[in-house]
Amino acid sequence: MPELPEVETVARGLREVLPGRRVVEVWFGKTDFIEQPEILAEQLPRALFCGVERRGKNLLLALDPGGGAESRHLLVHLGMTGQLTVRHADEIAPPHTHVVMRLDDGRELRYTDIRRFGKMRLIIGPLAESELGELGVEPLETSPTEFAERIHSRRARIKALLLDQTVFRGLGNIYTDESLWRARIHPARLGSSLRAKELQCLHAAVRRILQDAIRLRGSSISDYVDSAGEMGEYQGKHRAYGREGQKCSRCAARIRRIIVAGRSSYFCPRCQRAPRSALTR
DNA sequence: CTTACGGCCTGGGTGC
DNA sequence: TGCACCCAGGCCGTAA
Repeated sequence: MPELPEVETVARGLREVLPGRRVVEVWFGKTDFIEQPEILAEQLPRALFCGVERRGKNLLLALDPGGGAESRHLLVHLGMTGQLTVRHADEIAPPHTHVVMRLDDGRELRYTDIRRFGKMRLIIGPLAESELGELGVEPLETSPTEFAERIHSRRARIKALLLDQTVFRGLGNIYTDESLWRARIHPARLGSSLRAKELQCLHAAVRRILQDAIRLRGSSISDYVDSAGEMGEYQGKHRAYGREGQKCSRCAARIRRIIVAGRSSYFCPRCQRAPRSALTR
């Protein structure tokens, strides 16, 4: 499941190989996850890649506008099972590969997505702030003060707030659970109930977890691979996510799984004390 | 306005 | 062998 560290890893990998490469030919499989695929079919052939950006879990592949033309960006959201890889054209493409852009160096930029929960769209013209919908702040770029304000002003549960892309952008189920475990905060706590010290601790935990995960090139649970097709290594470092019934590495209590904000949430019942509201229901 | 929740999209894995 | 069912993350509609 590509979250911020996985998407960042893909972005860095693509940044190494895409700029300067021209698209020679484009092939489409299923296109129901693409907004206006005819625009991609028209604009991508002959396009020249000139940059790669990440915004939250979104990838933006910048295309060279050429002489005075409007800028173009290929927006890609990997959803749950999306993969964006650059491979030599003579390597057979895996099943569920739905977009193939042949490049001028004999390689291919491929989009593979088993579930097709991903999204792809060509943005023509300058990137307006509203273009990707309302997005929150980058969790690695926010100050402790801003981080605390965005949580403390809300009565929703902390798990829901961390997952909410309009509050912070890029966090998903894995890294919210890992961050909450590290900060010893129960996922059902309300944002407004967190003390200043807890917010400070959570901010530091989020930063540390994301930085470590980026360093290890993300978590490969089922489908995630980077732009070279390689798995990440952070899945071996998980302390809470996916560890139901296993011993907490801090206190040896059994990790539990409950549903919070409609999502599986893994936590240590001893290190992360439940709020009263969660105990009484 | 905020929050909670259910349903939908798809297909691999699991259990009967 | 087959098949119903669960689940994943984001998004949207609805209700309180």
